[in-house]
Amino acid sequence: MGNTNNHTTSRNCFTCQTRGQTEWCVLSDDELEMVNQGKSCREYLPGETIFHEGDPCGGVHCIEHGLVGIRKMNAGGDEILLRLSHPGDTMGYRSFLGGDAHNNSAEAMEPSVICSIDEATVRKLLSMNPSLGLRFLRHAAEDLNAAEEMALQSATLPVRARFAHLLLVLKDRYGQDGKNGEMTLELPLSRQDMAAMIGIRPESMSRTIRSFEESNVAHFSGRRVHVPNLSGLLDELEIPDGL
Amino acid sequence: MGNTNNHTTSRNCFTCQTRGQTEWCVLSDDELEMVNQGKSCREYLPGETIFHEGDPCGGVHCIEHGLVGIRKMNAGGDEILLRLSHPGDTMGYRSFLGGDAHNNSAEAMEPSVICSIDEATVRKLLSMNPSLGLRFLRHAAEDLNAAEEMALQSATLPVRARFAHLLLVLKDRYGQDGKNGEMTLELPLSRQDMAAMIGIRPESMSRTIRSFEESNVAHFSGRRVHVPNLSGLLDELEIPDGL
DNA sequence: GTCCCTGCTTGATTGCGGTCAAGGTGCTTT
DNA sequence: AAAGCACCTTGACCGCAATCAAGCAGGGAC
Repeated sequence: MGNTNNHTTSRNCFTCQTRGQTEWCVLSDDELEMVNQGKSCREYLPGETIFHEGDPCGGVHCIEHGLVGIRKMNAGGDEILLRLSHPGDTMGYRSFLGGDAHNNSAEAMEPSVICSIDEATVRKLLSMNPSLGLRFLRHAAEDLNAAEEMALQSATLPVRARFAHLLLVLKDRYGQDGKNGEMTLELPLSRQDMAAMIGIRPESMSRTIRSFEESNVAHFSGRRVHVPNLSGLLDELEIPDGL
Repeated sequence: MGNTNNHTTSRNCFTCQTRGQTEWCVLSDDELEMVNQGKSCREYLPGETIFHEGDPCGGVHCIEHGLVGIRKMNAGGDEILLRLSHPGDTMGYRSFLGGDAHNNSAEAMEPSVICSIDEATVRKLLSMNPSLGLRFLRHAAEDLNAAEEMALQSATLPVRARFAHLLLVLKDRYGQDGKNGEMTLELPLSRQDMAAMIGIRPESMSRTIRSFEESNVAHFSGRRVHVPNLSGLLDELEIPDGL
């Protein structure tokens, strides 16, 4: 805020704040310079689409700043929000590797700066520096974990439990612990996006929130969530009756 | 059948029939010889567990022969069948890379021969031959695709559509096309395993099957499925009313 | 100001799939 | 042959979440 705006400006990878946390941190200075040359950066406003499901995939996209939602929809038009991607995350590397079209879409959820690195450059880097591939592999492994966990949950747990789980996951990045198990969240998501994350309708999200209010599990005002006692949330995960 | 049985015999990677289709096909002869030394093989009977969720992960497992189901269960004891793994597939590479415990379990669904390759050998190979890592990366990418697809479906589609989709997926490997859109499947799965693949109860699977019979979408006898017309199956995918 | 639009909430109703309970079938064991 | 045991099917019932419909709250355009 209060800063000058850069549109389509060329950013510098060497001074990129997220560099230490990304897969690209394994690159040498020479290699990083290649990225610098081969990339193009752009700003996106909330709601703008970075790539669509089905688009040809001509490279990978690295988030310098902001927040991006990865969405996927089925033939009937129903959409779910698969995950959130943060500064330092690289998107689209998977379709890129398989040579496929994108199989999900990416949309800016906050004002974001995205650097796109073209295909030739990435291929060259992958062959030059094997560590880069291993870094991507580890990243893919984590995503796979999360996706399988999600599949399990939406198949077996009721909505209350799934929502409690979501809040606990979001806590890692957006939560702030208080004393005595208190916790406060400042979410980057609208209600309907939360609904899309656990695969339910906005109406059901609304009812679940009210239900959490009534049982004093969590209190919601706007995008701020207050959890009086973490153990209350944890209890929700184990509802499916005493095994 | 009618063959001699090998228990814990040492198999030879050079003559392994699946070699051409695996990630290991990128290895040189010297490297393959390392695998040969560093591995140990075992037979498993149907129902036997190869590794459990939570087990420490001391290497990777390669399927030489047979069929393996990858399962995952939640705290309440509900279990889903995430995917089937076939000869040539390597299992457990993901937990291996992250240094985590296994986060799902693997169980033989047919008599199977599994070769386990110890940690030190795999790490050495990964650093010697960068292509190996990229192969695993591509494999992970495919699994991720499937997992996200599954998450989307179980969140948005009714049981009939999910089951139809499952049959269509199984068609690729177990189906045989006839004339006029006819199709026959010889499934390797029990009904309850099919139920576990789409995250429903056996009773619901039973009812869905009957419903398919009644509407002449597919006919089931034991593990054999006959589909009189593929388009009937395809129609099921688009139920969620005309958008 | 009014209008419109999007996001959110609430209520009434429905129906899908889970649960519980009771058989049936085929295979192995003894 | 009888018993035991998976696996599967069927019926009756119920509850959760989707659906349909209406209304509210906030924000921007004009």
